Amino acid sequence: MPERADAARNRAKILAAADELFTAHGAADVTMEDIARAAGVGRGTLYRRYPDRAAIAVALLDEHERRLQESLLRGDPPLGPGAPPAERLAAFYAAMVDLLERHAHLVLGTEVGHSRFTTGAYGFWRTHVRILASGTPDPDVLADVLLAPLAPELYLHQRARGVTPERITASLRELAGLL
Amino acid sequence: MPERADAARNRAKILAAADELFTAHGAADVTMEDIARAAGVGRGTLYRRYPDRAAIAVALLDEHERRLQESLLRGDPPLGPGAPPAERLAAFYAAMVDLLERHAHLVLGTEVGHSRFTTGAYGFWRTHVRILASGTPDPDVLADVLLAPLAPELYLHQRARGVTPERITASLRELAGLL
DNA sequence: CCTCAAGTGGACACGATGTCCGCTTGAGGT
DNA sequence: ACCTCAAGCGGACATCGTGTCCACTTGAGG
Repeated sequence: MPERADAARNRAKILAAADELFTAHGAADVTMEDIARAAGVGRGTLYRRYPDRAAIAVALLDEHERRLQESLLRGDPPLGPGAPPAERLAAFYAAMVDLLERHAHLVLGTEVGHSRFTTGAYGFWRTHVRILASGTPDPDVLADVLLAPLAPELYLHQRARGVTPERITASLRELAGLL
Repeated sequence: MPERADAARNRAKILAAADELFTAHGAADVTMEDIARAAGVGRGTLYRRYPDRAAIAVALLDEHERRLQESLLRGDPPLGPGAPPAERLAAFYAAMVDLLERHAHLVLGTEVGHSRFTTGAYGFWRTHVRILASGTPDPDVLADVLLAPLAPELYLHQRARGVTPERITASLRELAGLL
């Protein structure tokens, strides 16, 4: 059965309000009640759909991640198939830095506990990198290692220290080149 | 002026109780009140010394970290000075995996927010790795990148997936060898 | 033994979480 | 157009953890 009209309307209001609040104050400082109030719905309505902040952040990230995933699977090289692994990895890193620069606060919002690793998106990134690293002794573990520098906490810390996205991308390209 | 006798006694009780609770239940599930009760002191006494869980975890980690730091500065090669950078990095990785295997729950306890990067210990590790990486274009940023795979959340996630410490160490050695 | 500052501990106020249940509303059937 | 009823709604509530505050206790030097 399809979603009821009022339910759909409320979901849109919730996501819009959450996006705004996350951007304005950072995900950690926004309470469920803030979101409910800003969206003009009750707490019960909010909890019905999203059990916690992480679920909302995941929903918001969904479309951006999907777009990048699409590019990785079917886009032009070097992001998409066709280029040598090291170049594809470098391109992936650059795209992820771009994503982090625009949405790190959201990614951070998904990180209640260690939930980042259980996200579908993380699984996708790992599968991708594991394939690129298939020439190494233990690609499965190396994939996690190669993804670690993209942790949003680290990214925000580096940015706060005054490191530019360009320098981060360059260092990651360096790393990819070693592969 | 020296610490009063009762104060010293209570600090020891607090650290012992916290260590036990962290090990038994994981740092995240232990409340300040749990610790106070287990230590047989009041909440006020606990807060007087340690403003939050992170401070307690840091205090508990202190001695282990100091020992490794000492080895890095003055120990025998390849951990200490004298060996080629790539080998020293590999040895450092191995030592850190060992530390994580024994105390990851504590390290995780220090991670209230993104506080890990502002710890004195993290600064030490970064300085160490930056020096080892001084042959590269941007050692300052690469140091953060090379330390990222040691994030305790990642380590615990890998272990939970059934990955052995040996495989993790091996992959990190691989990474160090590329340097 | 006396003094007083350091130390103690529990009561308190606050804020966030997640649940529960009576009310409202949309949509399909007649 | 109306009826019905389940899906959806929303706010009150109970619970829990945090951090502060202050009256009381205790240890150590004079």
